[in-house]
Amino acid sequence: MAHVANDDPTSPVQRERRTRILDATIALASQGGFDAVQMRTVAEQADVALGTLYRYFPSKIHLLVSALGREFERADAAMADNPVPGDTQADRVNHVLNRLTRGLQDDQHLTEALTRAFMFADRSARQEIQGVGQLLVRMLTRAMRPGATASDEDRAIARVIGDVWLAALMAWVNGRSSAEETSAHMERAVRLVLR
Amino acid sequence: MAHVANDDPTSPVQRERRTRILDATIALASQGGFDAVQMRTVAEQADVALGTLYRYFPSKIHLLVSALGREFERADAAMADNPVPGDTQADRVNHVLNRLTRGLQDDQHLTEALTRAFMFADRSARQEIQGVGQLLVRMLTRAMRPGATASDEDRAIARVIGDVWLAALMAWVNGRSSAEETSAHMERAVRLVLR
DNA sequence: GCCATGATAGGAACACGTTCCACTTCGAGA
DNA sequence: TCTCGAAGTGGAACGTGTTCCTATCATGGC
Repeated sequence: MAHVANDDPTSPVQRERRTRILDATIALASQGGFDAVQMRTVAEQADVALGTLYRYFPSKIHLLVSALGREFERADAAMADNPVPGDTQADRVNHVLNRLTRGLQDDQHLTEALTRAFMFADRSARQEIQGVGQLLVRMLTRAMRPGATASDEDRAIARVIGDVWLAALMAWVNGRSSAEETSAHMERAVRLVLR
Repeated sequence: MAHVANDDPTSPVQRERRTRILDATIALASQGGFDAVQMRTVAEQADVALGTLYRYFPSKIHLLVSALGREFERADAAMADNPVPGDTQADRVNHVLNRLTRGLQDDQHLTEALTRAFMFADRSARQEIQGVGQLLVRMLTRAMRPGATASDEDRAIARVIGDVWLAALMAWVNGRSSAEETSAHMERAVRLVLR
């Protein structure tokens, strides 16, 4: 107990297990959405015992929100490399949102699984949810002020836009609005808030 | 089949059963939140067989979203009677939101149950969700333009505000923001959109 | 090399949403 | 009043998320 041999409590083997689990989650979600992500199936496909899966992710919701977090981290890293095109704040923010939206709308099942998990999550997944929210705000504020640090006001605006984006995504996933309506709604919201 | 004796397919007894079921749902939700609303318990408390409960509401989600709809209808009716106070659009909209928010924040368990059900709902509950969304938009547009009919632009703005409100409510329910932060975030969003 | 300890495997068991079935009750039309 | 179909009852059964238990395995310290 007193001797900590390693700062990082996870060994390479464990990191690789975690990756396998998240990969299996994404694959199953892409294939059949939220319902297809069954804990027994994830465990089997990741070649891991059910108990081990639960040791890594304490619930299905944690698992799916963590998967969403990994996807967002990838998107964030990809967008951090080259600057967002566009002349105005609204243009750049819309570009980021369109990129995120398109990436998701190409895979409706995956989107449905990740969105619903995010929406359904309760306090126990607070940390994971907060991580996803911060990534979203980070991507949006970077589009608003490339290269500069964002003010509190900027972050509040980004959060509003993120809220609307999530709601719009949910409406799309639930078949209440088409892809066109969704992006129109988003652009209108961005135009309203960023002016 | 050819003879329809009654426009309304539900008898008074059935309406009363439906009311009992929704009452039991609200009571259980107030008491212990989403998890406490168990279908067997609802059926028992409403003095109805489990199969009958499922005949009235095809899933727990439908049940809870319908309960939310009934609450919103009540709020809508209550607010339709006397005009919303406030000099500007933003003032009146904030008033409506505060009223809705306070009504919900007084009962955190109920809010958690209804919000999470609304968020988790899938396409099969599309109709119920849409009803709730329309009620929210109706309450907001009435605050924006008392006595007048709302334009498409008005409705789009109201929808944006409704989106942010739901997201803020979710953040509050999940313990990611305090009641004060929630209302501050809401007021800021309204100020951004309505100017 | 050997041991202690934590991680993993394998699988049974439990809870709750959901489905199904056999039977009963109710109410409208002949 | 009788009959018939729809609605309701009571309860068994099933699926999937979650928990738990025991045996096995791997690893770091002696």
